[in-house]
Amino acid sequence: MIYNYNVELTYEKLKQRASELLGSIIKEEEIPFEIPLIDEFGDLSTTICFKLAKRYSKNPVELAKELESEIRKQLKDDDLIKDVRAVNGYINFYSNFEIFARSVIDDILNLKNNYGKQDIGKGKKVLIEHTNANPNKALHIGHARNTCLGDSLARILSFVNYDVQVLNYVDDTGSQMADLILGITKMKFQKEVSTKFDKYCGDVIYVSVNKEYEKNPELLKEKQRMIEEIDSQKGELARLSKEIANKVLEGQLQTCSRIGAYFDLINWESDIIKFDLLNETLEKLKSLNIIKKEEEGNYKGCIVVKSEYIKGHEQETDKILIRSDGTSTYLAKDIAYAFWKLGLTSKKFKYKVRWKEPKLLYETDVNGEYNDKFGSADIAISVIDARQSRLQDIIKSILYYIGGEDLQKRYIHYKYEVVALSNQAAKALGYNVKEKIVHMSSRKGLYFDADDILDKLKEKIMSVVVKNNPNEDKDWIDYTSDRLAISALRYALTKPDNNKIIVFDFDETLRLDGDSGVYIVYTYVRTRGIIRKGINILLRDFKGYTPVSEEIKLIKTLAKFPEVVRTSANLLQPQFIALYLRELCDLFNSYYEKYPVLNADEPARSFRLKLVTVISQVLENAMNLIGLTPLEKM
RNA sequence: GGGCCCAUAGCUUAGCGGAUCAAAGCGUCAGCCUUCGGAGCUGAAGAUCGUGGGUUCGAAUCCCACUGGGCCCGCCA
Repeated sequence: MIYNYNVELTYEKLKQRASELLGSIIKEEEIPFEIPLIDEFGDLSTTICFKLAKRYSKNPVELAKELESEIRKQLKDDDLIKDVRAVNGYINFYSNFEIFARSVIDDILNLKNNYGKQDIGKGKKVLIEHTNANPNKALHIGHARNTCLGDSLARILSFVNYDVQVLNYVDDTGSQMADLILGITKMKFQKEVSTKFDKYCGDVIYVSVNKEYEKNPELLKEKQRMIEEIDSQKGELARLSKEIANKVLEGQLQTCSRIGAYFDLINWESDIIKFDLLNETLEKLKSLNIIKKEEEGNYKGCIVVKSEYIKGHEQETDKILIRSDGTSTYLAKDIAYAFWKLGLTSKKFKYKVRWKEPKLLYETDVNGEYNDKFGSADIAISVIDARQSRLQDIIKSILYYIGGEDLQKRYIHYKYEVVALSNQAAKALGYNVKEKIVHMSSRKGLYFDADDILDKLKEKIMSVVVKNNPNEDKDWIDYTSDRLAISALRYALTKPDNNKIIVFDFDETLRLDGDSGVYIVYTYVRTRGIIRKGINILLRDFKGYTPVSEEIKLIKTLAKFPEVVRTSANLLQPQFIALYLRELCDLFNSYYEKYPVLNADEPARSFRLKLVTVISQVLENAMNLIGLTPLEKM
C-alpha cells in the first residue's frame, strides 16, 4: 500500500473531532485550539469561551461549564475523545489515550521519512538565495550562519513540497576583486598555492594589500583604474577577475558541501550586465518616474532613486544606481536580479552545468544554453544579514511601485543578525580590546574561517570518539568526528533567534554537552543502540498496557511534530525544529534513565521498543531538516 | 539627526496575549556507573522578566516614553 502523507494525522483527527463536538452547539467560523503544556489540562484545549464571553458579555467560566455538559452528552464509548472538562474558562479535551497512542505510532511507522511532510507549498516555486559571499575569501563563521539558515529553509520548504531552487549570487565585479588582482599582478602573490585558495586570498593577499594601501596610497589610483576595467567586462583583467573569483568560489562551495548545503544555481553578478538585464530594468524604473538623472549637486551625472520613494527611509539620502562614470552599483544589479527572480524581465540567462555530483549544479554562462526552469518564481527569499536592510527595503519599495502589495509580498528579505566575536575570541586572534563583543573584519584579518573552526572542533571531538570506539578504523573515526563537528556547528548557528547577535566563543558556542548538536546526535545514537539490540525481539500487541506519564508525554510530543514543521515552514523559522529536537531529546533521556526497554516485561517491552523506534524516526526526520547527521554510533 | 534590532537567574538563552509559566543549558553545591552507551540523569541554590506609564477579564509577551548596548544611513559591496 502506498501511504499518503496527507492522511489526517492524529492531532488533526483530534482537532476535527473537537470541532465537530463544539460545532454542533456553537456557530463559529474558526475555533482556536492549542496543545496544553501541562498534562493535567488534557491533550487539546480551546480558548473560544473568552472570545464568545466578550461578544455576548457573559462570564467565560460559566460559559465553558455550559459547553462542557453539552459536549459530554455527545461523547460515545469508542470516541477518540474520552472526556471534556471546563477549567477557568478553558475547555480541555482528553483523548482516549490507547486509540491516540496507537494512531500516532502507526502514523510514524507507516510514513517513516515522510512523517511530518505536508503539501503547503504544492505548485509554488520558491527561490532561496543564500551564502552570497564575496569571492575574495574563505567563508567565515558569519557566512556559516547565513548558509545554515538558508540551507535549513531550503530543506524545510522542500519537505512541505515547495518547488525549491537554491541560488548563490556571486559578485565577481566589485572592488574586492581589484584588491586580489592588484596583489597578484603588482605584489607578486601567487595564483597557484598548495593551501586552499579561498583561504589564501582572504588570509594573505587581501589583508596584505589593504595594509599596503596605507603605506602606499598611490596604489588606490591603480585600484580605481582596475575597477573600471573589470566593470567594462572586456579585456584581460576582466578575464583574470572571473578566473580568480571562480577559484575562490570553488573553495567556498567545498565548505558549503562539507556543511551539507548544496545549490542549484550560481548566479554570476557580471552576467547581469552581460545578459543585459540592467537596461531593461532601468527603463522600467524611468517610465515610472522612480529614478532620475541628476543634473546638479553632489550626485551630478548619476542616476538615483529618490529617497521619497523609499518607504521608511524618506529622510535619508537618495541612492545611486548608476555612477557619473556610467558604471552600475551593486544595488542596481540587485534590483535587476530581483526582477529576474520574480519574472519581471524579458531577458534570460544562459546556463552550463558546473558539476553533477553530489547534486546537479548550474551556473550562468554566456556560452551556455537557455533553460526555462530557473527564475520567475512565486516567492523569492534572500538570506541577507540585517546590516543590508536599507538596500533590501529599497528593492521592496520599488517592487511596491511596480506591482503593489501583492508583488512586494513575494520578495522576502530574510534577515538575521551577525555573528560577532567574544572578547576572548578576539584575543585569540591577537586583538586585545576591552569591548565585550568585537565585530569581525575581513580587512583586518579579524575572523574565524568556518573550515578552521570545524577542523579544530573535529579534533576535539575525535579524542572522545577514539576513546569510546577503540575497535573502529581510522576512516570511520574521521567521518564520525567530522559529522559531529558539523552537527554541533549547525545546531549552534541555527537555533538562536534571527534577531539576536551570536557572540562567538569557541568553547561556549560549540559545546559538546548540554544544549548542543552533539547532545542531539548522542540521543539519536542511544535510540539506535536499543533498536539494534532489540532487532530480534518479536513485537507483540500492547493492548491493555498502561503507559507511564513519561510515555504519554513522549507520544504527545511525537504527535506534535507535523504541526511544528508547518509552523516552521509558514513562519520561516528553522529555530522551531531545533527547539523541538531539544524538547524531544530531553524527554527521551529522562525516560531512558528511568525505564528499561529491552529488559521490561511484556507488554511493556513491545510498547517501549515500538516507542523508541518511532522516537528515533522522528528525531531523524527533524535532524535532516536542519542538517544534523543521524549517526548509527559515535 | 533619521531608520532597524536587542535587554528574562552569575553567564548563554527559551517562552512572544492566556491556566501550576517565569523554563533550560553552562557555572556552583549535593547525588547516580552490579543498570539498553555517564557526550547522560536526579536534586539544591539562584530572576520583583532594563525603567516608567498605558491597553486588556488576563502582559515577560501588545502600545507609548525613557535608559543602556549593537547595526545602517558612501559615486563600497
